[in-house]
Amino acid sequence: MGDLNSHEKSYTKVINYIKGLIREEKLLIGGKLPAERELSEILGVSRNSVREAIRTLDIMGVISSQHGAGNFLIGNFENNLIESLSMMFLLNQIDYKQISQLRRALEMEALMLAIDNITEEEIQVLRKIISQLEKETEANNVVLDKQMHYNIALASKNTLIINILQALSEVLDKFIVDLRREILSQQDTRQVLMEAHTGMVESLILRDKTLAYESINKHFGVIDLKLSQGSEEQEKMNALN
Amino acid sequence: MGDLNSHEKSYTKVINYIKGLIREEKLLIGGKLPAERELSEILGVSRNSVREAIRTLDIMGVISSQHGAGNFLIGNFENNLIESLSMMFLLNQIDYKQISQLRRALEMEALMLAIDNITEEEIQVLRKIISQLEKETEANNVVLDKQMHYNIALASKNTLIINILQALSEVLDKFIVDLRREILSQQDTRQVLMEAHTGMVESLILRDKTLAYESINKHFGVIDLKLSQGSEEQEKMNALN
DNA sequence: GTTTTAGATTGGTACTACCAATTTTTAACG
DNA sequence: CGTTAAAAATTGGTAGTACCAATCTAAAAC
Repeated sequence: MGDLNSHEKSYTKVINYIKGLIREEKLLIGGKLPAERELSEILGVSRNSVREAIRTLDIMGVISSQHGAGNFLIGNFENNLIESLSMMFLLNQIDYKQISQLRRALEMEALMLAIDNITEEEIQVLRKIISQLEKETEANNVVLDKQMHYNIALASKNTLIINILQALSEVLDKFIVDLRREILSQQDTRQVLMEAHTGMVESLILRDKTLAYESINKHFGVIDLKLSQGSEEQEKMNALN
Repeated sequence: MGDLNSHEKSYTKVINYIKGLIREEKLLIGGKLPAERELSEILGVSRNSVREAIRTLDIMGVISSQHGAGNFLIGNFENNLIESLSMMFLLNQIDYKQISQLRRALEMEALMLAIDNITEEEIQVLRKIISQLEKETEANNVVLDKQMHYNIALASKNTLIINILQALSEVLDKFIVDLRREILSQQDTRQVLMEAHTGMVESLILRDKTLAYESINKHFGVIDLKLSQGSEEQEKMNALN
């Protein structure tokens, strides 16, 4: 009767072939894919179709195309997440509030996991950041703030959560720089955030999940409040490229 | 001097153009994109490049290509998430435990948000599911189980979290069907899960976040336990296509 | 042995041609 | 006039060829 799967699109065939190479460990991370012309010949499809497949894997963060050198297997899913989130913004399918809620969920879990998995060295790093944060007055807080959150995420040892949090951080950077600055500049909110941050680190030191829970909620309570005030910052999302 | 941005790849130009159409609301969800040959002419790039761009937007879930009809703007990011997660599995960058932890984070947040946002009708639906779940003995539990989690997610009103949870559910379906069945088949664990489920719904009825917290932890405590026992189910991920 | 240079390899882009699914238009019919 | 059927135009899917540009490899020059 012939091939029932004849409706499989060409570029899908290419992607599946590459997945096969990965599964059979003929292609390892860092490794080079067969040349486009070669794939074209092997699979009996046009180079067009090969390139469409390559491009999607590229965007997904699976491979990296290097002009003149070749296509290489990597594994950077962060850019993909960032692009997807940006698109969701653009299509008005999500807003700050939803992202903030997602972030709270992940920060909460990361902190809980970190309590179980953090090392002494990692705690020392956080202690240093907190003490610097206490000295700072305003500007550089953004950097230190991000460092602290990132280091807590790292201590969770969950790369999936780490990746998503990083992506969220970058998307937020793109769209709400002003809002972030505003939040950090106000004296009263800065105070609460500082307490929350201190509580988070303290919860890691004491392995206290109740304190962790409260600190995260305190942290995002402030942000949610500011979000609902500065409501229509939605406009600023149009700054993306 | 010429064009300093001459290094912008062609397919990027196309994607940016389409983003522009969306931003300027010349292209709405459900709307049809300019034909590929038309885009090719407008932007002065080859149809190849246009198609590479279209394909990536397709994979990202931004557009849907329909042979003979056209390319249409949609907004299904779920497939993209599923594909990305599958790829992460394939590249051994994540494992069940990490996914399970991510899921707990989102289920927790979803439940908390649902407590604030759930309607009476939604509560009735969950009540019905729970009562059915109590009657069932084994097999169909999987369906009801998923329905319950999905309906709680819906009640959160956060589409981002809903999407990710759906994606996680599908990925888990692909890779750990056996494990899921195993968990649900054992009498003792079924008992604990049933208590957890009841607790979750109860927390919604009573608007009790403490009960919510405990119920989610009870729920995933069982799963984590089984995960660490049936440890090397990792193999089964190779069942993907 | 090192540097330079020339060739080969490989991704990036364009153009043309044709197939396949769908839509639109036209024609035929009642 | 309305309905149905057939033909034409539109549009995505695929193939093939050609050439450019970046990189790598190997030969040649020093």
